[in-house]
Amino acid sequence: MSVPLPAETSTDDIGTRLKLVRQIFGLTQRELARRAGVTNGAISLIEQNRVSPSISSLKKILDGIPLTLADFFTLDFSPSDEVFFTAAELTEIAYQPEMSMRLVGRKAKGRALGMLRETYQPGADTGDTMLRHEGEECGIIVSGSLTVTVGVQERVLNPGDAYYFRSDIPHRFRNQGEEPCVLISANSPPTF
Amino acid sequence: MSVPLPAETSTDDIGTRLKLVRQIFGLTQRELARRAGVTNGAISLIEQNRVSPSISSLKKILDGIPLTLADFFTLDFSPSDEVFFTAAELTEIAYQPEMSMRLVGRKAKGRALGMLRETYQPGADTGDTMLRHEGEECGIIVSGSLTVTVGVQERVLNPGDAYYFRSDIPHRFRNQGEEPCVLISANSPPTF
DNA sequence: TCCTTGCGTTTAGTATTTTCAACAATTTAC
DNA sequence: GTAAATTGTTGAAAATACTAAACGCAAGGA
Repeated sequence: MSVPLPAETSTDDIGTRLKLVRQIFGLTQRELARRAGVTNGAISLIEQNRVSPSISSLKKILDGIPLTLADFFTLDFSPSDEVFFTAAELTEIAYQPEMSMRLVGRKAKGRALGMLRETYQPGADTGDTMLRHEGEECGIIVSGSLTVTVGVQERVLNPGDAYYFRSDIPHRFRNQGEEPCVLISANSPPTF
Repeated sequence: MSVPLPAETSTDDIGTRLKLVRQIFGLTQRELARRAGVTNGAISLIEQNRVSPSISSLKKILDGIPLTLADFFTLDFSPSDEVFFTAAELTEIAYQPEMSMRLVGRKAKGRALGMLRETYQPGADTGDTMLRHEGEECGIIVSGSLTVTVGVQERVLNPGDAYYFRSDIPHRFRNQGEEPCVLISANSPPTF
């Protein structure tokens, strides 16, 4: 993984936009072509902006992701700056000598979150068919380290580090370290 | 005017969707073609769903309206049932013997509106280059009658009748009666 | 090293869309 | 009423998009 950070895509740069979306969902041109029922060559040409696809083709392709035309033109796929936070970037919201509440991402912007304590043994992996579901998702590493992939971004998170992202962006968790990893995670709407 | 009520358009019925949008903005195929720099034949074929336009063509066409691709696929152009209300359909929210407050459209759904008293002399007309601006707009007829056109819909409103619509849908007011028309109107965000 | 596999790209041919021009139907003007 | 103008539609030619197959390249595995 570890794709270079993509720039913002304008509405009329369909090629870059499609490529970005495809990469975010972890698909190759051939795999997407297979799902969509078009040829990989067509996708290649579109992504290079050497042709302007017909609506019917574009729709077929997006159906393979899947993504609606409206979402394709509406959504902002540029990675948010606020996906990752270092331990130092967490907001202390209630400090007492025996306890500390540190909030991920400045302020809880009216989000209703359920919270979990998870343990990943060394080698544990949610798999490379990346997870994807409704809602938002948030977590903080307690001990050990965890490799987290969110769309095109990937980071190894260490104790105190955290993540926050929309769950409909494909994501994956792996413990590539040698000790168990404990993290506190939260999701919305609460699924557990 | 007085176009038959169009049905809801699905995302993949591009033809009907384009036709509806074009009619809402009061353009002929030829006029839109001229603005967009395509031929009228192309628009005709697209509207009949006999071809699936390329993104570049569709974008050129929408630029002639103008409308973004995102808006085209996102916006719900089907006329809301809640555009027009008869006097009897207004919601009485605070009745006292000496005063009555009647609300247009069930409930104020968190909308911030500015309000005006307008008078249209007989023959007055906001013109057929239809008005279009951000925000929402609302009004109620006090005396006289007023012909109001909103997108594809047109109605002659009499005292007590009212309207409520999004201001980015083209609209027009005309007094085709023989006495002055007084109405109370409101808009958001307040522009006066 | 060699072979295999999988990636994005390219090319030539086919399929589709778009233009251009003419058409029929309706409206506007005289 | 007729003529002129305007509307949406259509057919053949030109332009463009899509397919199928091959290419070059890089990464693993014997």
